[in-house]
Amino acid sequence: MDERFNFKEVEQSLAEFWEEERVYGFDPKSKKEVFSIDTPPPTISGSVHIGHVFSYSQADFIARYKRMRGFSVFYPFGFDNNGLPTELLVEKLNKTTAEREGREKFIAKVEAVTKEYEALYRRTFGSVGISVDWTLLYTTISKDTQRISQLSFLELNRMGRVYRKETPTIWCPKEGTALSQMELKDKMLKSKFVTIRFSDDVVIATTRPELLPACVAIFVNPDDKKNSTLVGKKVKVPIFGQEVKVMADARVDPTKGTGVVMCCTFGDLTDIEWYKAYGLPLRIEISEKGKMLNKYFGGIGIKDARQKMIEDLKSAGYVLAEKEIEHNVNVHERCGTEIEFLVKMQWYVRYLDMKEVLIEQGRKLRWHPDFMAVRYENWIKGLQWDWSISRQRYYGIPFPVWYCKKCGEPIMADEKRLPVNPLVDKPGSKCAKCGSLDYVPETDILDTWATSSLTPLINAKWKGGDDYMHGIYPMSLRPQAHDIISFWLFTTVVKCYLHTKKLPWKDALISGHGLDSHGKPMHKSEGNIIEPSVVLEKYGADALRHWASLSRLGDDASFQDKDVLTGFKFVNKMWNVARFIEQNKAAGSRESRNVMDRWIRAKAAKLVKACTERFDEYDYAGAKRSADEFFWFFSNNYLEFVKYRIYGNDKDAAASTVMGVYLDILKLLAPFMPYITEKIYQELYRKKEGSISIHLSEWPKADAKHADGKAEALGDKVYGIISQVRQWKHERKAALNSEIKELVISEKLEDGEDDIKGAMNIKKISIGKGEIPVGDTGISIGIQA
RNA sequence: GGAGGCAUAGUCUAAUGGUAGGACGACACCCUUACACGGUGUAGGUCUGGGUUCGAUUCCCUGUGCCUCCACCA
Repeated sequence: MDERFNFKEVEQSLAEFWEEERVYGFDPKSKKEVFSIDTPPPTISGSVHIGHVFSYSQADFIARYKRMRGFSVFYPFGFDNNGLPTELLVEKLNKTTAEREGREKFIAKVEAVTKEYEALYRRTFGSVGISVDWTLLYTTISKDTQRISQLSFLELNRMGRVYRKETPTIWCPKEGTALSQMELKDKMLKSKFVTIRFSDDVVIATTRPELLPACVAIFVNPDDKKNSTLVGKKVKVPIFGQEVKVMADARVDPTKGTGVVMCCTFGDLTDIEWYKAYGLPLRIEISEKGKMLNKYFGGIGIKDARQKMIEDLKSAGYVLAEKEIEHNVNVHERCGTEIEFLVKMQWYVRYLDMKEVLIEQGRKLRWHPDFMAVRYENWIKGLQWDWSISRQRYYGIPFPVWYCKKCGEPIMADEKRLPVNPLVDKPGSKCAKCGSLDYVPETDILDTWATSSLTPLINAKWKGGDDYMHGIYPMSLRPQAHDIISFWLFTTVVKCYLHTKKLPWKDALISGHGLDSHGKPMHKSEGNIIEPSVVLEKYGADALRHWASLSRLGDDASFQDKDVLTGFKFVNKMWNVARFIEQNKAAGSRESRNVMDRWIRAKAAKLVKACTERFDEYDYAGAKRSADEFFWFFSNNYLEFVKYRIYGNDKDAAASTVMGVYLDILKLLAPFMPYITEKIYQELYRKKEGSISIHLSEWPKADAKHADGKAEALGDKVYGIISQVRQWKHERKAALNSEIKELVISEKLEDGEDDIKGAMNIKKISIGKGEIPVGDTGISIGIQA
C-alpha cells in the first residue's frame, strides 16, 4: 500500500471499477426486497453547488446502507429539463429568446444545452460518489415522460379533475406566461404612493396610478365614520372619465392611505375578490407583454405609464400628495418581474375540494424529521386557488388537446397515440359535440410541476390506472429539501393519489440547506456559491461527504472548510491504520481470550447495534458520529495497547482482533466514505471476504457472543490506569514510551496487568496503595520512574 | 400578520432534569518501528427575562436574533 492515500487516483479508478462491475446496478429480476428511492431530478438551470452535494449525499448514505442491508436498491437519477428555468438558461447562453427562435428551433437549442449540462451534472454527482444506477436515468422532457404526463392529463380529464376556465390569472408580463402561486416570491421595491383627488370628497391614495383606466369601483370600510358617507356616490375617474360607484367593504383598511381605495381589474388579489363578489365590470388595460392597451398611453410599458400618469395628473392638478415608499411586491421568482393579473383561459386541476383527503395522506407518510409534516398541512390549509397547469411558453410538454374550430369543444388525444404534439399531429377524430373536422391546436404547455409530480410513476413506467411496476411503486423513500414540500412533495401526493389512490412513498427524508460559511443561503447573485470541484480537488470526495454527514437531518448546515479538513484527516488516519494492519498481518485468524481484545470486541458489538438502530431511523448523522468516535478511540487507544503483543509473542490473537474490528468499522463508515473504505477493503479484505465490493458486502451484525460485561469493565479499568500513566509521563515531559521502573496498583487486575505493562513500558507491577487516584474507579496508583 | 425550525467555548457542533462531549483554532509537551496530514495534555461554553422543580443548558412562557415557508403589500 502507498505511503499516502492518493484520493484523486483512487477516486478515478474506483469510479470506473464500480461502473464496470455495476455495483450500483438495479436488477429487476433480483429476489431481494426492493428499496426504491424517488431521487429529486435537479433543474437544469446552471451549475451544481455545494448545497446540492449536501442533500444528495444524505440520500446516498441511506441508499448505501440499505444496499448493505441486503435490499435491491432502485436508485435512479433524473433531470428536470422541461421548465422555464431551463428555457431562461438557454436564452441566456444563446443570447436569444424563445419567441424570436420559434418553437421548433428553440427546442433544438434547449436539447443541445441540456445534453451539455447533463454531462456536467453527471460528472459532479458521480465524482461525489452518489451511488445511483445511471442506466435508470430519466428526463422530464423525454418521449416516455411526455407520454406519462399527457396520459395523466387525460386520465384526470376523464375523472373530471381538470377544467378550463377564463379567470384572472397570475401573469408574468416579461415571460408572457401564466404562473402558479408557487412561482412567486417577495421583493422590496421603491414606489410612489400618490394621493389623487377624484372629486372634492373622494380622495384615494394608490401606488398604481397607471391603472386609473381600469378602475371599476371605489371602496371604503363600512365602519369608517370619516368616509362611510361617501357610499353610494358616483364619481368620475380623472382623465379617463368613466363613472364609478363608491361601495362599502370590510376588506378596506381605514387607516391606510386616505381610507378610500380604487378597485381596478386587476391590481391585486383583493381587486379580484371584489370583482367576483360584486359582479364588477371588466376593464383590461394591460397586454400579455406588459404594455398599456389604452390609446392614451400609446403602447408604452407599465412602469413608463406610471411615470407619465403621475406627471399628467400633477399638471392637471389632481395630485394632492406624493410619498416615496418601499413595499413588498410579488415578483416572478425566476426573472424578478412584478406580476400582474390577467384574465385568461387556463387549464386547472381541481383540488380545493380534496384538502381533507390530502391532509390524511400526509399523515400516513412517515416524515423525517417529523415536524416537517406541519409545513405540508399548513400549506394545504392555506390553499385558495385550484392548480393552474397551463403555461404560455414554448418548451415543455404540450397539452394533448385540440379545439373544435366550429364550436370550441376540446378534443382529447387518443391515449394509444401518446405522446402527441397537437401543433404537428392531428386529432384523428371529429368533434364529439358538433361533428366538425376542423380543429385548432392547444399551444400552451403543461406546468413543469404537472410533470415532475409524477416522478414515482415515471420511475415505475406507469401505463395508466394500476398498471405500473409493482415493487417499485409505491416507492420506499422520497428524499428532498424542505423548501419544496409545498411544491414537489405536495403535488406528487396529489397526482399519485388521484391516479393510484395510494401514497407514493412510505418515508420522506427532508434535508436542510447547505449554506455558505456565514450561514447565508448560496445565490449566484450574492456571489457566495461554493463549487464542489474546488473542494473535491483539495480534499477529495470522502472528506466532502464527511461534511454533509455532520448535520442532523433537516438542519441547515453552513459550509466550513475546517469540517472538510477534519474529514480529510480522518481519511488519512483510516489509511494509516490499514497500513499498520498490512504490515502486521496475522498468520492465521483465531478468537482471542485476551482481556483487551474481548474489551474492544464488546465495545464494537455495542457500536454496531447503535449504528444500525440509528440508520434504521434515518439518523445517519448519529450513526456516523458514533462510528467516528469509536474509530478514533480504537486507533489511539486499543491499537497502542496491543502493539506490544503484535511486536511480541501474541501476534496472531492481537492482529486478528484488530483486523476483525477494523472491518466492522470500515463497513459502518462505507455509506459515508465510499472511496477510502472500498480501497482498504480491496487491499486487505476482499480475498478473504469474497464480496467484490464493500458496498455489496453484508452489514455487520452485533454479535451476541462478543457481549462481555466482565471484560469490558476490566478493560475500562486498564484504560483508566493507562490514561493516568500517560498524564504522569506528560507532566514530566517524558515520551509516552519512556520506561517506568515500577507501578503500584491498589487492585488486582488479573491478566490486565500485562497489558498495562506492555502498553506503558513498565518493568514491574505490584499491588499496594498509591497516591494517584484513577478517575472514579476507586483505584489508586503509584509510579516510580 | 401567520406557521415551522434553530440559538451551547473564538468558530462549527453533540448530549443531557443532577459532573456539557467532540472538531478547528490557541497554548504546552512528546519526532513512541501506521500516521507530525500524528500523539498526549491544558485553557475556554449552555442568547434575555420569567415559570415549573430539591435541582434546568435540557420542560413551559416571554423577548431577541438567524433561517425557511405562507399571507398582506390600495
